[in-house]
Amino acid sequence: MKEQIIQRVEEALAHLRAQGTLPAQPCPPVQLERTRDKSHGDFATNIALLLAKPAGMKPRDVATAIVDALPADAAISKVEIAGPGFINFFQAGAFLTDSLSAALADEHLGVPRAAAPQTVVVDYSSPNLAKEMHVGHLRSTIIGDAVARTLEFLGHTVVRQNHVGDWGTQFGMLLAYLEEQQDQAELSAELSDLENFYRAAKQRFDDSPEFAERARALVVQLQSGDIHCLKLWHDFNQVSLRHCFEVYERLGVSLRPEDVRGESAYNPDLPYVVAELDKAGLLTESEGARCVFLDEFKNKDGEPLPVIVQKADGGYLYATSDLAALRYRAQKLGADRILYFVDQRQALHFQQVFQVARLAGFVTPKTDLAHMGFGTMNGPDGRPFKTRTGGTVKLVDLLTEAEDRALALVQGKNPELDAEELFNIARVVGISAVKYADLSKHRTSDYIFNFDQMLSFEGNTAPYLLYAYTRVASVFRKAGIEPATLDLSAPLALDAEQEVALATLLLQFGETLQQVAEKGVPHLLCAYLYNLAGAFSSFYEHCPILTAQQTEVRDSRLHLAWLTARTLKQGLALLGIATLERM
RNA sequence: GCGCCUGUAGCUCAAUUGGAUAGAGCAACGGCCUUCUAAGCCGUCGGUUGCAGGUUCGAGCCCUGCCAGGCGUACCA
Repeated sequence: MKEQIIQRVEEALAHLRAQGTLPAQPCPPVQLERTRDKSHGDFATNIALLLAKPAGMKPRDVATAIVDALPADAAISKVEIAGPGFINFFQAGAFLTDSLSAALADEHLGVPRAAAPQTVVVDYSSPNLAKEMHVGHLRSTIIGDAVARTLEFLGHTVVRQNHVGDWGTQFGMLLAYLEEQQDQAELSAELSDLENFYRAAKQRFDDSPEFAERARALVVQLQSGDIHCLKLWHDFNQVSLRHCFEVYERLGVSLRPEDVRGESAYNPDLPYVVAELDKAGLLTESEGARCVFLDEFKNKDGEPLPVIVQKADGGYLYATSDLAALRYRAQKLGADRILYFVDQRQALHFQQVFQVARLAGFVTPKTDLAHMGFGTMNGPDGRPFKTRTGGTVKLVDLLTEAEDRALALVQGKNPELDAEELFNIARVVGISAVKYADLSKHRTSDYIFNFDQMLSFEGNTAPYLLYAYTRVASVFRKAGIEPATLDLSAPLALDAEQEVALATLLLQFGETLQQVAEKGVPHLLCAYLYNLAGAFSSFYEHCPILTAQQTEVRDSRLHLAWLTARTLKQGLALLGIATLERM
């Protein structure tokens, strides 16, 4: 619809240019927006305001000229000029009902697939395997997952990359400790809680010089490919990854083992990366380290800031492995676009790495590289989320608390449910509340984590959306109607304002997903679903479905309800959130 | 020091990237259940968008200068 109106306006502009009413120079692209206020129609463009000055005309005169030159279109019922010179478009009722029927009959809910599908590499989650996943990993994991799912739904090829931290000096310490533990039973018990294991290893490292020495030796052995070391390292990582996948499983995150490609995978590439930088003439030696200096970045003394790719002792850094990863993703994975869902604090790092990768030719000039940074999750005091004693909060503990709180709430509201269903509902409500609370905030801003708020049934929360979905499910259950048996070709009748509002919103699913995919901001999808659920609740209160007088009205409303349910379910699925038939 | 980000209702968050009267939820107050789940709906109240200038038809958004906070800034990731 949007494209169609833009097309018509372009035609009018071309006509006016040919006529000499408007100057022949190219004009800015026509922007068409959904209006916030229904009295301004369904769509509005400000093009007349933009063209007034170059044309030497009053904005409203330009608008009038455009409207007069506008070709007829059955989808547009009315065009008005308003305010300083906005052109408002009202869509025809028939267009609305036709589009709805098309969406109803479409598995894909009327959402068009990308005309030019891309291969998009999405780098997300990427925990450090030396420790257990903590709350700091939540945002990357679920935001990245939601965007990956959305891109896939829109027809792109998504390659997930879980760039886990499985390499580095802290592994020497862990392996030394692993090696020391003779008692297998005790070992597996300790490994079941990686956080304790890490702490214990760190303790040994700090207390015993011999242990520290052994740890450092193991790092060297590991890097030189010692078999014994590699086995210890591999075993440790397997245990740690198992922890990660338990969390992914609970969270409903779509990452699979084959998506894991950790830092160590790029180890063999690192010397070549440095060699290629050298060949490209980008390398400078400074204070013993090999660096790339970029003019646009300065350090604290106003001197050029280096991107260090090889330390004075010969070791490599995370910039090096990120460069290797970029090269691999662009060249081996054939990425058109690479998205990094990594903490906002690494913004400078990514700017540098992207710049170096371009200069070195690791990626093509048109490879779209984007750091999708995000803010921090804070506690009630506005400071980074910590336990009462100041420690980091393990992700599993957070999820367990969410489920426990959800269980208490659901039990209170609906005590007659049997235990199995009760637990299932509590699980879905608890997990989705945590995920949704995060996803519904703008990616780049910090936010305050609050259990009571996210588990509330009021406002922009997961429980509210889940409840809206169960209301639709309940209608069909009550009526004994199997949605699959609905005659989707039956005509729709939209009379009540709540019906029109709901229908209009239902048709905006695709454009919402488009924006989520472009900007990597799932909160727009959340806002959309919240509006949709609200529009449905309003419709539900004001427009009786099953008890409607005429069968045409009843059928029409059932269709609206059915498309609402499917859209809610699909939208939540793209956020990685399951739905419930009852709660 | 330099760079990046943030500052919106008492609280938690939005605002279609420069559009029309800055919107939701919570909290407060008031209505609506013999009728599809009231875990809901409808309404009232609440604002000098940190401050001061500027740009233009039009600024929460862009520019300049302040104020307050956060983060980053050479061998950790």
